[in-house]
Amino acid sequence: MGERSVTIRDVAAAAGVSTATVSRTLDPDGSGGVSEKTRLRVFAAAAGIGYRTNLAARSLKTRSTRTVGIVAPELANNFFMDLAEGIEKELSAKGYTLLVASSDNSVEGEKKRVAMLADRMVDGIVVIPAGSRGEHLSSLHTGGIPVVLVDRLVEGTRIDAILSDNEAGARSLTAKLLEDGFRRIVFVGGDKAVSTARERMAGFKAAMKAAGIRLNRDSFRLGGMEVEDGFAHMDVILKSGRPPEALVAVNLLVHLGMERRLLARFPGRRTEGYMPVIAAFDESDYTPFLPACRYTVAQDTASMGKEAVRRILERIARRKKGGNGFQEEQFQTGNTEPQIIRLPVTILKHFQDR
Amino acid sequence: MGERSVTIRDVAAAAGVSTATVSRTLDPDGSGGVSEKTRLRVFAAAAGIGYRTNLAARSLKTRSTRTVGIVAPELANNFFMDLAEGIEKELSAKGYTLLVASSDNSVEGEKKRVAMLADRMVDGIVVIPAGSRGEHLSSLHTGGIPVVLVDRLVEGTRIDAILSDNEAGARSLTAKLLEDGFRRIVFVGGDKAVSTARERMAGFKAAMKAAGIRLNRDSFRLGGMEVEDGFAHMDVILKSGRPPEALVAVNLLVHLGMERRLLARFPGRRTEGYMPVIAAFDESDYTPFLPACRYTVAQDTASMGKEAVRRILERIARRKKGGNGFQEEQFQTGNTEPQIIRLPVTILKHFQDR
DNA sequence: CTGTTAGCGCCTTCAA
DNA sequence: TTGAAGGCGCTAACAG
Repeated sequence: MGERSVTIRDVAAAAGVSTATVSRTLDPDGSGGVSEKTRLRVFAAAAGIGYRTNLAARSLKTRSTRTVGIVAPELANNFFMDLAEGIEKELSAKGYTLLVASSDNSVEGEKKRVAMLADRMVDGIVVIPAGSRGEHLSSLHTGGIPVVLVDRLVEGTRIDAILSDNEAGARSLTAKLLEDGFRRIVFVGGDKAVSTARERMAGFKAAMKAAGIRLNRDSFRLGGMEVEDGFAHMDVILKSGRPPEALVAVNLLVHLGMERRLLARFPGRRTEGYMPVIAAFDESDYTPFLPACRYTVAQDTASMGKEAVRRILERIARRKKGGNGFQEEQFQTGNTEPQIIRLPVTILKHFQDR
Repeated sequence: MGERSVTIRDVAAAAGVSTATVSRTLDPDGSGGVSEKTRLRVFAAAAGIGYRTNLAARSLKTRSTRTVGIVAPELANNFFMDLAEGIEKELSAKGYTLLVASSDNSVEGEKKRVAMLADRMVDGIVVIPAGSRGEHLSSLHTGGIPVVLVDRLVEGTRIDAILSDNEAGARSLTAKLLEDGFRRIVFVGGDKAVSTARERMAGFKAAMKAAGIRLNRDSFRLGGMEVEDGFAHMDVILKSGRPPEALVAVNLLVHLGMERRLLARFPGRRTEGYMPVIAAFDESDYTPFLPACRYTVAQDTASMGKEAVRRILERIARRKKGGNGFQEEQFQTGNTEPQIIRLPVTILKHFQDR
């Protein structure tokens, strides 16, 4: 029905060679074993008749797609999409393409997306975990398709991960506030179930202790990683008797929520009255405009992406070469410590004069 | 090599039916023609042995993937990803999945991405055009795979498009400024090659004329749609003898650049001195914090996404049903006006008191 | 309602 | 270095 598509047979005919030769010539892995002369003939013929490889047919045969998937908690999030963009650039430089999917911030969604990607036979999956558990990832990984975690760790898995050095970041961030003379500093937001939150909290504690400051329950307003959480926390802080001088926000969203609550006090944008100083994780194009923001931790998304791609491609290659690589992979996965890479972060100062 | 996968044959064997029956049972289009009893048997068998459809094989046969692709100029852009997110939700509700690709802001990249999606046999493509020309889109569209444009129009195509009512938006936006008593208003940014820019400019003109205000060359600072462009334009404005009272920014990025330039005047965030009022296209989580921003035009990304999905799915369905739908499609594409949908926008007021 | 069968387009031994 | 041929797993006639 309709127009028949141009196949490898047509190319073979046009070039006066066999389909096998055409296949070898067009092999993306460049298997070689084709004379230069025929190569050229085949390419010319293919171009001449407008041949396009049928990827479905190729995948059916090879069980691979030269594709890696990424599942992010949400698409409309600059940090995640920065990452995705970096990854896609690296990948396409290596002849791979990226499939982007959203887990919609739920482990359930993550499961579904990951399954969908697996069904599509992606060669590997980069996951920015939505939750704190990840059995569904482990099973994939040991079951054959390489997985690498980015940004967050996950309980109960032994999977490679590329992370920021959250603890050191939080330590430096807090240290800056201390240098500036602030003492009553409160850490805001963060679920204990989330590795980044735990690590950042630990960094905060370490810095405070190093400065000889006693921490108590009031030093933390834990719970939540979303905008609303930051808003709610700031609300409580504003209503408390003796508000802190400075605050450390666990991430971009909580930070935004806090600033939003601060802004909500005013009909206009006047900012008289209590105005704390905020030091926050995550830099964006807009943090310079947030009135309370004095310091941010900028994560190196470009390097994270690069590293993630390196790792996943490595695994994919190993898998391919391994021939019957299954047992071998099992072995490796069983005995190798998962590689966890920590990337350094940068503290940025945002000028402000309140 | 390695473990053999579970196929439809295994399911057939386990359920004691033929592969054809299994295939029919599992048909996502629910072709029917299977008794309830066998249905259940097949499902049970499939689940029992952990069967997963091999999508590559299915696609090879059906030439369809239940997938639609979207190509956006960039991933790290809230407006585009808002759209993508909405589209993906609609789509997955209909049993389709979304493939996200980035054209990296170039027509060249757009061509490549679109070709890649076509090679992957996506059933349809949603394009947020990167440039002003789109022959590569037309050829796809008439060649068989449905395309729908979102956000922007493109020259030399007859393709359905879902757009915001840019002209009306710009008119209302400008009218607000006029109501507030501003007279010396300048329109900033916008390439004449880009449909949104042209339409917004037209709306601005219309509103100004309606208010009896004479426009001259100084009423526009055209050129560019990026952050740097906004920055540069604002730079010139600041250095000009008699700066305007209010500005209309053509989009989010130009707006951001303008605010950035304004901010750059100060070591801290003090904002004394000249401070224009800005009315800008595009609302985001952060616009409330931009100091010069008084009004924004919020586009209805949710509806745009919904509409885009409706349209593309419609086309896909028509194509399928059409049997030998090729000529018919040709006919339609040739004779039908492309459907252009304009969605209403909302003007938001951001309080500020400068 | 169900089964038989012939490919979809490609890759990959195996032999030449 | 090249060619011939047998599937990869699934669907869609066509029979029954």
